[in-house]
Amino acid sequence: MPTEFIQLLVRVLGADRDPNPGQRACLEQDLGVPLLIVAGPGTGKTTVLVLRALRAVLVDRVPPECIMITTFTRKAANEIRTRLIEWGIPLQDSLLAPDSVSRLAPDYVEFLRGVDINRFITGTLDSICEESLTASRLPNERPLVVIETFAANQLLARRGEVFAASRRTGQAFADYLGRYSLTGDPPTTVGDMTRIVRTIIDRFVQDEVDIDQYLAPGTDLEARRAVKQIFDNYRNHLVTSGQMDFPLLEKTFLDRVVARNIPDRLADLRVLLVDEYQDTNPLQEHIYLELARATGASLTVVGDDDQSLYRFRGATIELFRDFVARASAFLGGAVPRTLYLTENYRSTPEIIAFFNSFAQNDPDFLSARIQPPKPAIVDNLPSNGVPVLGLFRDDADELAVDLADFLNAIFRGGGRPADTLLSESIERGRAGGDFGDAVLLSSTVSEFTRPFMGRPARPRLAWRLRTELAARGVQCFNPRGRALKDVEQVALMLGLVLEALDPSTASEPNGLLIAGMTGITNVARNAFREWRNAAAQFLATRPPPVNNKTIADVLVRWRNFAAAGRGASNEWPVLDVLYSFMPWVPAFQDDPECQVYLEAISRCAAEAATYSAYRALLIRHDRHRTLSIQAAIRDVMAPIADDLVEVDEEIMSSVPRDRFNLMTIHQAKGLEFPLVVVDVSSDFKINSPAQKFRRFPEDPSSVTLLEDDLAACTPIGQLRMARSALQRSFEDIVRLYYVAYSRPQSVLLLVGCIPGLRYTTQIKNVAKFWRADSTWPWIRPYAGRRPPTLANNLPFNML
DNA sequence: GAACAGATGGTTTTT
DNA sequence: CCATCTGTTC
Repeated sequence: MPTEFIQLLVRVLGADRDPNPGQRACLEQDLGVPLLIVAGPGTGKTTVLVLRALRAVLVDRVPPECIMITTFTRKAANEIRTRLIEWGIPLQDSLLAPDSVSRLAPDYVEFLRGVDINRFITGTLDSICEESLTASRLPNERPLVVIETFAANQLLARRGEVFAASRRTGQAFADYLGRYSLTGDPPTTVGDMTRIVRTIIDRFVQDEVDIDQYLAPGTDLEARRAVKQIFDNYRNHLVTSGQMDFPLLEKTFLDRVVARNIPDRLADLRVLLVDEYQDTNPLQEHIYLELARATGASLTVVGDDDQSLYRFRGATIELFRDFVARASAFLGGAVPRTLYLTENYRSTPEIIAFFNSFAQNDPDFLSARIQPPKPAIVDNLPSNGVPVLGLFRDDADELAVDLADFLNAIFRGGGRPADTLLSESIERGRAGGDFGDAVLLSSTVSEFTRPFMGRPARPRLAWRLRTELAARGVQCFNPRGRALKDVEQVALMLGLVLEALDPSTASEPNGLLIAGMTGITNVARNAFREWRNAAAQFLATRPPPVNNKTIADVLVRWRNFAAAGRGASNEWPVLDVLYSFMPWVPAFQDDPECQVYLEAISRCAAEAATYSAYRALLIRHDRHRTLSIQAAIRDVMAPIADDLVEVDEEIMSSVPRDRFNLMTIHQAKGLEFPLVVVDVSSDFKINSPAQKFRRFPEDPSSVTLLEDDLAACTPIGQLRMARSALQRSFEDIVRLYYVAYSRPQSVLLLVGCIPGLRYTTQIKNVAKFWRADSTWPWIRPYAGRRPPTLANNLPFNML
């Protein structure tokens, strides 16, 4: 039967879907045995997962609604859903075609006719937990509300009573938290304390920490008790108010499965397929194994230990590495089978050789990989004559200019001609090749450094590149590059809203109502002032009327409402104020980045509608008008001004093809692009200790320290201790750049600053193949008395 | 090779 | 603001 399935694939979906021997083995493997597929980058692991799901339907006669496929990001989940339908429907149609039906068993035909390909259960684990818990809610139960990160942190600070805890426990509390802060310094503000408490209590849940043991050691006992108290306060508030954060959502789901009170949708689960298993944390592993045990579902997991990037969310490679033993111990029954996928169909041989050598570069990294190491990735595509490239300049300014020229030549000019470096030219794809085929990957997408000691924020490569490309008529897409509050159009829009509801006066430049409010941070007040300035400057240009209305008319209308309660309606959603100014800020309708910003502002207002006193409404009634405006400022405007609201660029189903994309390496996981630019050192001009953690850590990261300190009170803990916290900090950087280097299909370009390439440089950098023992294979012995200027063993060609 | 003056840069990732 | 880097000079 599996053989016929594979023949069917090729016949219906074409030779492209003809699986190679490795993929074939994964598809043929019986569902009765748990399966671990170890699959390197570009080897078609998602394809195999989707086809294995379809095999379960078409060969094993499992209805799609009994098959669950989870993955790690919503983007990847959409991809899986699309492929299931794109391939599943033609396969079903082909089997049900008249000439085929006559050759099939009648009961099989009947089964096939009942199959609805749309009913596979797919999504991220969180989305499936949320949907299935919601769907199985009893009529007398409250609706389930999953809260956003920023709302959750506000609740943690207030309901967890972080301030009270810090008062009670004093310096011991701050010192304990300081161990897990970025700087190692004790936090001073409630906000900073809350952020650190958040990482600790999330780990309680994700690592299934035994709280009694957490409180057992003699050291930091007082501080640990305080953390536990905050955790209890916060948890109780969430539970009594019917709200959940992400960890609680998963925990609640697990508890139901453990109690064998499985949500209806999943009660008849027969096949469970998990993508990106290397990023699973102990809680999630528990969910998958418990679900498989409870339902008897067939379990298949796919992953690549070298691409595990989410340690900070509790992910730990040991769960993947030891899957066979762990699943076997938990489930009993047949011992899981391990299969490998090593044939890469994504990248050119040059690129594959590069990332293979990167993975094998540091002998110390070997013991972080699964043993025996999986076979090296094998290339299958022909060379395109383009070696791995490097573009390094003295500073980010120069780099931005030359990189913009390089990209512009390819996507707007005649391409980069062949020369001594390139045996073939680099050109955009013949059919519709555009900037959307390229991406800049870096560890952060932030376009500015943080302002420091009164010094303004400095632009990074991303901002300089945005400017240089704009000068060449090309726009970027990087909505997360700046804080929402700092974006020009957002500042203008929100400034207009403030001026409409709470106009600045000579005596109160930040508005009369705001002046009378407490609980607004200075950061927020400053932002409000900036926004008002942006609005004032815009108004001073006397924008032309739109549809016979002037912007001043709109402003006056709202001011009349705010001051005197004049207006057509008894209540207005605060967003209506914003929408009334839209005609004068057309970017909010046309520009994809601004659409993302608008969604974030709207989402903030929607959140406020659930908890704010006036539910983000402006009330005309005299007794409530001022209070409702102040509530809107406090609960909608202030969170944006405090930079607590995160943008969600995934609301854009597709970014326009003429935009140049900037992404973090984390975001690029699972994606591929024809041309990938990896920023390896645009921020690193000197060996500054402040940035060592991003390139060559000398101290363990706060995440690995927390792993160490919880090792004794979590079942997974001891397994992690096989490697030191510092070793684990290193391997995280190796994996990060391994993911970056394995994204491109045709061209990989490394960019950075020259100082880190000098023969005698002190700027060690794991991305540039430095090993943990401080040796650097990019330098070779030299002849003569003086060392060469640049490293003399570069694995790429310099542009 | 030491000692000094002037330049340099500033803390990430997220369902 | 301060630790560290880079270049110059003896």
